[in-house]
Amino acid sequence: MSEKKNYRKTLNLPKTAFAMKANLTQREPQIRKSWEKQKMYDTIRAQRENAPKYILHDGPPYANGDIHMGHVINKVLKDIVLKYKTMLGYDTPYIPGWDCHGLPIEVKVMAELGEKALDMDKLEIRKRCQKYASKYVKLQSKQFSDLGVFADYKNPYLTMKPSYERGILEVFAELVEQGIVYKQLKPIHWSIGCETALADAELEYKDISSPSIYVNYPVDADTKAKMCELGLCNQDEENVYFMIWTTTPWTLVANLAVAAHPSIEYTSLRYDIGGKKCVSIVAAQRAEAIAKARGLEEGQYSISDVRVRGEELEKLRYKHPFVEKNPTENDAYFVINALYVTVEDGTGLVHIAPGHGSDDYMAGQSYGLSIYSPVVDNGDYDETVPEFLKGQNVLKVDPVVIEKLEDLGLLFARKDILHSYPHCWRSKMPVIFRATEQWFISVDKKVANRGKSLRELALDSTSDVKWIPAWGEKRLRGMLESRPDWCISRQRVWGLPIPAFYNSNGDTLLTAESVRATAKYIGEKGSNGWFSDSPKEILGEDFKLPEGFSWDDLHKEENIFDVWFESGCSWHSVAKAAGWDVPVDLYLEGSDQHRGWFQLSMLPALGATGKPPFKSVLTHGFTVDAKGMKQSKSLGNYVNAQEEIQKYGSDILRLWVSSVNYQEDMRCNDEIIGRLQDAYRKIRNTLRYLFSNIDDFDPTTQAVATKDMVEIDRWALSQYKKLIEHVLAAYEDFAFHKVFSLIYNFVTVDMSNIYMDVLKDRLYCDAKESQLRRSAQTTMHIILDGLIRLISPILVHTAEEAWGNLKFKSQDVETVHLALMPKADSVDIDSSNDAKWDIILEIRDEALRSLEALREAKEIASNQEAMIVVSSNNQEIMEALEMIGEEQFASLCIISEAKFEKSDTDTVIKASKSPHSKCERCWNYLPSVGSISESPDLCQRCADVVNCS
RNA sequence: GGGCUCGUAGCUCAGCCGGCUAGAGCGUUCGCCUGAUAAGCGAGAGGUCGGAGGUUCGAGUCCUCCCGGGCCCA
Repeated sequence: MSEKKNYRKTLNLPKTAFAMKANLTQREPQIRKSWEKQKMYDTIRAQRENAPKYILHDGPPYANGDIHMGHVINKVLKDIVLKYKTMLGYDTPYIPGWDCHGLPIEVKVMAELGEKALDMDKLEIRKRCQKYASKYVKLQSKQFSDLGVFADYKNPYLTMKPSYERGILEVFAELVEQGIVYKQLKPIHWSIGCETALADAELEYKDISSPSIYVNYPVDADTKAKMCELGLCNQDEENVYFMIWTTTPWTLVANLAVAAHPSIEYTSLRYDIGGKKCVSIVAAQRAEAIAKARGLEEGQYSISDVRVRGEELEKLRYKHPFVEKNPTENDAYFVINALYVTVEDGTGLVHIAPGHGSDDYMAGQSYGLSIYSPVVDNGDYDETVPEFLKGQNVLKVDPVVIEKLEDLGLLFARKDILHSYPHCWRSKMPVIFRATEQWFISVDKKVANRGKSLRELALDSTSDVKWIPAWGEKRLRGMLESRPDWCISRQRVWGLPIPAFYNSNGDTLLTAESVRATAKYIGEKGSNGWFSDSPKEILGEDFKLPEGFSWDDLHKEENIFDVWFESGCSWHSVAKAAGWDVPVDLYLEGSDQHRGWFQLSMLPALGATGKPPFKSVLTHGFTVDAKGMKQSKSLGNYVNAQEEIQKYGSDILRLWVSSVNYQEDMRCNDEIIGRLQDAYRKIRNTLRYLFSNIDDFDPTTQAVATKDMVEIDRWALSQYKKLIEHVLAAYEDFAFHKVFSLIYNFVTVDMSNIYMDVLKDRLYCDAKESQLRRSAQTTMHIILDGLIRLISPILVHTAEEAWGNLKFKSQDVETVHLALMPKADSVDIDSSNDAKWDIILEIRDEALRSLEALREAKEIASNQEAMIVVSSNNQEIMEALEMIGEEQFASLCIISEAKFEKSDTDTVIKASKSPHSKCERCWNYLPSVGSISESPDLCQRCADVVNCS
């Protein structure tokens, strides 16, 4: 046997500098460094200087801690949107923001200071807070930038910057002018641990055990007479009570009324306590359950047949169980009617303490009750309470109250119940309701120059906004319909002061003019000045004080703004200030911001401008663990974003973000993210293959016109054209997981499984300069150039690397992120042959199956050892096959030969081992092998190639 | 407890207005190739569409209830 010749070097084997191994953790930082060097954000902005703007206004994350998966999702989604819009030709400024004021930072700083804090004044503490916030702004900037997110990191917006603060006050001045800002005593959530009012967002609900007690309130003589008339008791019965139920015994001292539902039926429950015969009025539906609560057996109690509606009880009076004298200025201790009373639990008679409950407050308001709250900041009772309670702390006093009631013989029953109760997010202590003086923005008062309340304006305008997903509108409306007035004051130091002044009479100076004067001052000096300078310095000497105020008798408000009000003004402080059109195009945040930033930006904007601040609002969900459960550090199912980024690289994290449907919960753990490496490798290898086979190709001189192409190249272009259409549509819909799956499927199926595999013979074995090979290269070049651009908003680093490797680019731009997206109609191909190709690919599938059978039978190893005969009576099939011909069909199946035969039976595909010899160069088994005398081991094509070169 | 929302193969997703034996890719199993090689190709297995009722000739798709998540609130 003659020795086999090595024809390897006569082939056009792939060659490229685009490495197979991504090495993302090393390569990405280099790419980012070069972006930084070229000031890529500024460069892109400059290139789009005169282009129409697309404004995505950043919501400010809190300047505290490392970034987590929530940040990754949020920032990557934003970056995908902006990179995509940039590639449509828009100018896309992106000013990143941070929420810098507020309790978490203050608490952290105070903890770090420890005892030292006691000797420091507010200003010193504030400076520490500022330093703390700045540190995390810097850290998070770096971490966002490391994700490949382009932004104006050098000029971020910080809610603690004087210019930003001025903006807040400008909006506030507007709201003051519209008459919707007011100050009032009102029960609010109060943190005893932090001695401050808390926002709804600062509450955490936890299950705790509380005493649940049934208490008898004795009726007075007049009431008893009335109740005898109603048939609820008899004259000779001495112990007649209204029975209430509560889980907060400490609030009983502040009780001012008992509420009954006007249409619920009440009756009398009779029983003995230690031989004392008692009659308690309760809701009829609850009577039996109440008796059981004391453990009374059948026969130990009786329920009257008499039924009296709650409205009949209105104004009936009782005696407070242990408060001798009404401590308030207004009448108290009588039955009122309230619609929120239920018979789900309790007695159907509700203890009302207007200073310590939201419902209580509202019910009390309509009956002229005082707002009595005998509790000081640290949770101790004040001097107005009975002796046995004075100085006690409300969180510890429940047993004392219960014991007292027991002594008085007024405690009917007690047990402990487990219920969900609000806690302070910082101190973790239970929160109480307590009435204090607070500043509010009214949602129900008419905004002066608009004739409608903020609530009405907001509800009217939700339909002007595009909500993505659409249910966001319903959700927000629900919240708007039920939200109370916005309590905007906090008793803390790290924040923007509420710019009010008082004289010694307690009169308040807060006008649009005074706020604007303060805004001007703070815009120059920053809010620290509020704590150091005098009212005169702040308002300015020229400021005309209203009547009743004088410079000598003026002191400053100590409360600061709720941070939500600060961030809620960013549309003014940032967007307006930057000269952008407001409403801006897009707000994009987690769905928790329906209640937070979206709503709380809408309200100030509507009050000040009459319009919502955004045209569209896109929300995403949250990460959950592999089982769909909430992630938390304590449960051990927490995914550390920094670790993942360091392990896999940013492009993998970005690819993961793009792969999931962010509108729902996103399951996430290391394994799920790690799996994206496979997808990444497939995409990368596809790019590499394309690169490696066009290395010798110059499209400017060697391109083949579409009409002269091989049919399968036209098929590839047609698939590519559809890809562009679908991908761009998906980007336009913000459906990035569709972008991902479209591209991934195109890469794996159309490219890798079919096209690139089929092409090998042509690319490797045909003559280097042959039109057949150039046809393939023309196609590959077009697809490569476009594919890089289509994927670039997601794989920002890899696309940039690939773009840099592209010798002949469709566009002369310094970064792929400045290139324009490919356009489907620029691909010169029509889809007229698509239907035929569907048939051809079906036949191919069947052919491959029959080849698999041949391989299983050990008749062949490689498909090239085989040939196939397709016989059919189906004209459609035969026409499709004829379109590409036998030779191309063979190459499509990567077999040596194919034959088509018309028959009178159904389609039959017969695979068999080729009778011919193997060409040692292209490894096909062809009749021509052996027939060429000078190259007996080659086929005709290979002999021609080898001998001509 | 309330509002909004989700629940289709191991994973990530399709499945429009109800209509063939519920699809794709990945992963997995088995096999092939060794001229994309820490690559590539092929074939196979995998789902009582969260559960139970109901409407319908027909339901993953519509309705009711239940179970289990998530966000927000109480």
